[in-house]
Amino acid sequence: MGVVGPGSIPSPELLEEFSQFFRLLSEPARLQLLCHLRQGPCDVASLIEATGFSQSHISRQLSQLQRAGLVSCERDGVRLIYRADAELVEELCHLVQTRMKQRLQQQLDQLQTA
Amino acid sequence: MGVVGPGSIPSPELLEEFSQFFRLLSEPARLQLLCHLRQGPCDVASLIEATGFSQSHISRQLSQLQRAGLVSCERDGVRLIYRADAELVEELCHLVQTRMKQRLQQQLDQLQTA
DNA sequence: CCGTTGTATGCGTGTATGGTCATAGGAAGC
DNA sequence: GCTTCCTATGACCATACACGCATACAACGG
Repeated sequence: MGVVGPGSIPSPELLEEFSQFFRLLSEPARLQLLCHLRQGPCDVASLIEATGFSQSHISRQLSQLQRAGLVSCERDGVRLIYRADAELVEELCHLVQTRMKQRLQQQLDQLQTA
Repeated sequence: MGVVGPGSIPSPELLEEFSQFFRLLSEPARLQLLCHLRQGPCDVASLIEATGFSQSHISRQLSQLQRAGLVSCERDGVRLIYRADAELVEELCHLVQTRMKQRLQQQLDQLQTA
């Protein structure tokens, strides 16, 4: 197990890519947008109304998510309809949530033991 | 389309917690520390030497990771031995890596088609 | 074409935080 | 006790970036 060579440490470039990806998810606004889009394709106006953010802000966040391949969009006349591409995000959140539950349960157990 | 109730959108508090967790992983330095610790328990001096960061910086990052339950430490005489608790992080990185490969492959395919 | 509507972007600001230096806290050995 | 080693923390600066305002750009309808 732990006797692994130093080669198993990712290169700085890979670390950078991972961290950039996680950074995308480190902003509540972006997670919120992803959650809304998860429920189905949605136009920008609805996202603005749902989140209360300014149009410019929404636009920027969506373009970041798009560059990362987490959302995509298509035109419907004048409007842009965005769609979440990633069940990946759900898996990630599910993992984190499971982890959080575990930790809270552990803390509960410790309190009850003490 | 996504005829799902609005109830499936996480509460702001939960979104905040998720984002805080991802934020921890959004810093190459912290990911690097986690990767080193993944190879086995390690004292602080080794981490300093391996990463080149200052002692105070290492200390702060480790305490953040510890508060989140991603690492833990025990004393060995004067020194502190840190250990990574999380196979979770590996799963997360594995998911992200898989995703990145998929995207790169897609882009390759598109280039070859065109 | 020209106005209208919807989206992207340049700019400014405030805040959060990565990173360092200096220093304080704390455990082991004399 | 004092000293020495290791770690944590307060003060500080630089930078990144979230967020809004104003505006420029793109696409449709008259």
